[in-house]
Amino acid sequence: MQTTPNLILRHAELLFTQFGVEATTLRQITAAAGVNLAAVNYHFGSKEALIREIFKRRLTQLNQERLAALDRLEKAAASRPVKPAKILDAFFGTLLRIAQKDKQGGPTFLKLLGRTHTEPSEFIRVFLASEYEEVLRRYKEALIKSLPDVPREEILWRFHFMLGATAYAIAGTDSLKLLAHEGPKETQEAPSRSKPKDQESDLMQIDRLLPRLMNFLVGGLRAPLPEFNTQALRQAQPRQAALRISRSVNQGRG
Amino acid sequence: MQTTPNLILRHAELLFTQFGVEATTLRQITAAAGVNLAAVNYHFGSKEALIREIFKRRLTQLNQERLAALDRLEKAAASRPVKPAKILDAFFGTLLRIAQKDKQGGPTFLKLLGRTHTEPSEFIRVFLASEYEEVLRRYKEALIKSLPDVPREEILWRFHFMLGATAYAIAGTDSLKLLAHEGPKETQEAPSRSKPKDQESDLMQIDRLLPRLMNFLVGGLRAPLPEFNTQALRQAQPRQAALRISRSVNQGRG
DNA sequence: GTCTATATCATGATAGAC
DNA sequence: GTCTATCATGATATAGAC
Repeated sequence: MQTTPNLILRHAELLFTQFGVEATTLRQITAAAGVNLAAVNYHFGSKEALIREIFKRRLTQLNQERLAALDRLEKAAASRPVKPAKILDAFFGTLLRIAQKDKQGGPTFLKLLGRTHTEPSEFIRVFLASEYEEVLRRYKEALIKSLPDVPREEILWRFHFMLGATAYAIAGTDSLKLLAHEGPKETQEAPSRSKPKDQESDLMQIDRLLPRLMNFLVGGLRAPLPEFNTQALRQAQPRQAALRISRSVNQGRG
Repeated sequence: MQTTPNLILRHAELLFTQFGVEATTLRQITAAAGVNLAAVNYHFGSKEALIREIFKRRLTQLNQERLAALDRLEKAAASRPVKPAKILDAFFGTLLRIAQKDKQGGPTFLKLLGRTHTEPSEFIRVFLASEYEEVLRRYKEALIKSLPDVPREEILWRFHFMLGATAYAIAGTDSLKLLAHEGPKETQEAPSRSKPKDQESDLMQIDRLLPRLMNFLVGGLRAPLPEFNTQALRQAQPRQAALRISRSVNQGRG
């Protein structure tokens, strides 16, 4: 459908990703979409409302699929706790798979979303907070159940780290490019083996990104706990607890 | 020193962190610093130049300390490879320790830096790229030497993920707060045990952040490799290589 | 070096003809 | 619904008195 609101939504998303929400002007958007300058205010009311609309469309779908995936896992596990790796796949895998499926603008929004997680703008932050509240609560609870011997605070931190690694993995391709370059102008190692049409396709192969990311995240989630946890537990209940923790964290679910 | 340029630098850094670089105006900065509106352009030339100056000050110091730390590690190890965990501590630990030491604005800049890594603004990105080029190259090489059996591409990706987890851990405190909340208005678990003066002090205890982050990062770096790596190697050289890889990744350096 | 005053321009939003 | 024209505002930057 090439209706005006849709044209605006599509091109706004693209420009927001490219230049940032603050820096993108209504004039840029309407020019790119080939519609009149007044159209944004007519159809959406304001720039803010347009922004909200863009995120709402994608996020409600994404988070509903996440909730559905978690429901399926919990149903399949009956009352037993779900494996951490499955929980992570339901949360982060759903994100990447949706972006991959919807070729039209999927990866674009993925990048925008990654950036927006560190957006300082007030209204965006309260909006995202409300949009994420339920999913985060449900997944947090699932992880806590899944790792009963890991202190709750540590789980929250690691969830936080995982969100960061994912957001940045998607948004900040700069550092990856920087890392990949041998140095300025060095041309060793067969410069053009694959088609250089899409600059990022070499590195950002999205079907390989997911397994790469998942292994990293699971490794981080199950890493040994920092010492102050085991120390605190040791003095509370003499020494058995600490062992249980490092086992459950290093080797699997509870 | 309360000189005008310093007043500007300090308050600009603060406001950039709070509202973002794009959204912060020269009027806000000069008003907060108690200097004249024209002072920024007089002392720095333009808003862009002011931004560059702020990042330059902090980043060159940070990255020089990082290089020095790596030099020390490599000298101490003679020609043997350095342990991955030590490399990570030299890179990410130096960042957090600098921020912690410099009470005056250290944590502020830390947050700003975390956000800036996903900044879409063109001139900031090319500036950051040049500023990081040497450190990233040196640390990349160190990690490659440190994990000789891990494919180079995987190391780059994991370095990328680690950068993300760290940047976000610092910048995006929102999701952490969201995760920490039990739900709206629930007040279980002794609401005010420590002084609530600094809203974030409870969660963002920076001395605990470092061990938490380090364990997570090391866990992620040493996680088992995704399957397509071992498969590729298996068909190239029959099966010994795959075992070597998962050992070196799961248990330690090469 | 610091100030006031202002130039110049781009922004988001709106009013009103079609 | 779509257009042109325009408004009010706030941005960066500068000129020139002190």
